[in-house]
Amino acid sequence: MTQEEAFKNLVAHAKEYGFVFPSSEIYDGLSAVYDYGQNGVEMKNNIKKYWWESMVHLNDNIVGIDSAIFMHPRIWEASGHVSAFNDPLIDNKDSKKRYRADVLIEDYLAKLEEKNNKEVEKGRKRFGDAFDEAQFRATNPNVIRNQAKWDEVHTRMTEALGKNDLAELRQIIIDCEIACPISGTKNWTEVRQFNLMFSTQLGNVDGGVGTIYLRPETAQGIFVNFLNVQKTGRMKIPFGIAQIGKAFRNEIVARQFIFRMREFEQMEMQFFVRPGEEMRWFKAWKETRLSWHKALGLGDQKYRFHDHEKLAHYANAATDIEFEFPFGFKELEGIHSRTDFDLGQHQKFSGRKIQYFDPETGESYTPYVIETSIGLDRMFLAILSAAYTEEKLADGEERVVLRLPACIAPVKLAILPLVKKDGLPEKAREILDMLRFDFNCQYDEKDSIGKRYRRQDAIGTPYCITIDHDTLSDNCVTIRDRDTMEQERIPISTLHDVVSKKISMTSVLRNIHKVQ
RNA sequence: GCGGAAGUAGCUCAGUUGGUAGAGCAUCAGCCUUCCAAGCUGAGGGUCGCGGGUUCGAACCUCGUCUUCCGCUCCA
Repeated sequence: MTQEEAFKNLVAHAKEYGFVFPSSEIYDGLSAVYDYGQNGVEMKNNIKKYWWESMVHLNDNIVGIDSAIFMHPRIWEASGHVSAFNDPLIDNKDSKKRYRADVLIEDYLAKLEEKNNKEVEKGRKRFGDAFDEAQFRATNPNVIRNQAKWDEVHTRMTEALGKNDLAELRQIIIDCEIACPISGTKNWTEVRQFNLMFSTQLGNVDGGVGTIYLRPETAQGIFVNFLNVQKTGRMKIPFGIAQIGKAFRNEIVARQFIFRMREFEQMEMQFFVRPGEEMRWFKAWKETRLSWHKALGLGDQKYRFHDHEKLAHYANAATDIEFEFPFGFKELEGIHSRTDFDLGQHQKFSGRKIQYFDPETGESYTPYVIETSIGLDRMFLAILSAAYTEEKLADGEERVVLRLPACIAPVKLAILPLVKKDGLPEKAREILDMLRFDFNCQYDEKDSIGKRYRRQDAIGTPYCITIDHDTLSDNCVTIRDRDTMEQERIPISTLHDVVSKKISMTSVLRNIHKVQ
């Protein structure tokens, strides 16, 4: 089976067993938007819990927040998102290449300038020392014509960009007969504004028209609350602020199932440190985050670091933790050293002093930031794809099993009466009522026991409990292990403790946080 | 976004030159009572992705559109 087929099977399985559904399916769907189903939401909540416990509850100096998706529009000016992601784009239909319309026009203007410079050079050679460049430029007909054209186009472009007039930008390209550098043709598409951020309207913000954006990252909600949290939480540097929440990016191409979506969920922690100490913390967090991933037991060889060579405008170091998805190694988590860029920008744009007084050094400074940012949906896909197994059993039968980490599995326990008579269902329900307060349980009495085991395998339920005729007399049940398919007979009285131990998230967390 | 391919029941797919929409699995009800799926009986479930056009008649031909997959492109 090819990787491609395996991935298709995984996607089909995710839908068939209630993990992930295409959004708005009965209306033909909505491109690259997905809903989490009855099992998906349980699993996603468990992943969040695993992260939150590890980040917030097991670190003295990290606290959480939950900031709003709507934020003041100037935040995105300060962060650089408005200027960095607002480009008019145009495609050449023959070469299939995409360009920024304003860059194409600027290149054209540069060519005009170059032409004139060549004329000037010719003139200089001709007239020698007597050459007066200003005079030459003012009188040479070629130069005058080019300069006039330059002025005209430049003015049109500046106006068009100012008014966001996309049709005019295209018209300039047509009028100037600008050709694609690759295909050499002038077969252009319309100009489209491509803004990474989704905008909407909110009353009247800042005396303006009230255009606000859906946040393209959750990080800014942390930065703008830096002072609030630091002061009310009496936080001392180094300390971190963590947040889980939705973010939105209008990606040109959103694909690969839930790997790249336009609406997605991030789990981010911004760690504030003394300037100059950021590299030490950057390295420390790289290691901490990698062990957090590995502790789930999906296979250490599935992870690797990928250091960035080209850095974003705010970073002085950056790395990705990549995971081997069915379609190759791809970014799962980003760890960035964001310097004091964000806090500094917000200080500048808000006019508020965003400084930390360090009692140890007696100095005030803008803290540096180490960011750890993980895509929750990607984490979900990573776990699901690593867990999905099609295996052949000894008797030649096939089974599909999700070998999910027990603490992540949506259903922890299936409670199954061997037959649905002779008082077994009643006994099973009694056990269900005892355990359901602590574990997400599923009760099933339909079909043969083997069939029910397979159903639970397909959604990754780590343990099944079977109530048989002997149970009524000896008060014991069999507990069946999803991965080994082995069974063990244990007293009902010990059930709670045994299950609790087997599915515990605590034991996984203890491996990472050895001190506790 | 461009190019290619695809879309028929929850899933996997048949469906002849255009002539009343099918199977297996799954689901539900009943029977059977079994510790690793596929025993028996019955039932429900489809405007053939959606919308035009051609035709006496369209799942099939045609145009458009939406969605998905693949390749390119994009991805602070």
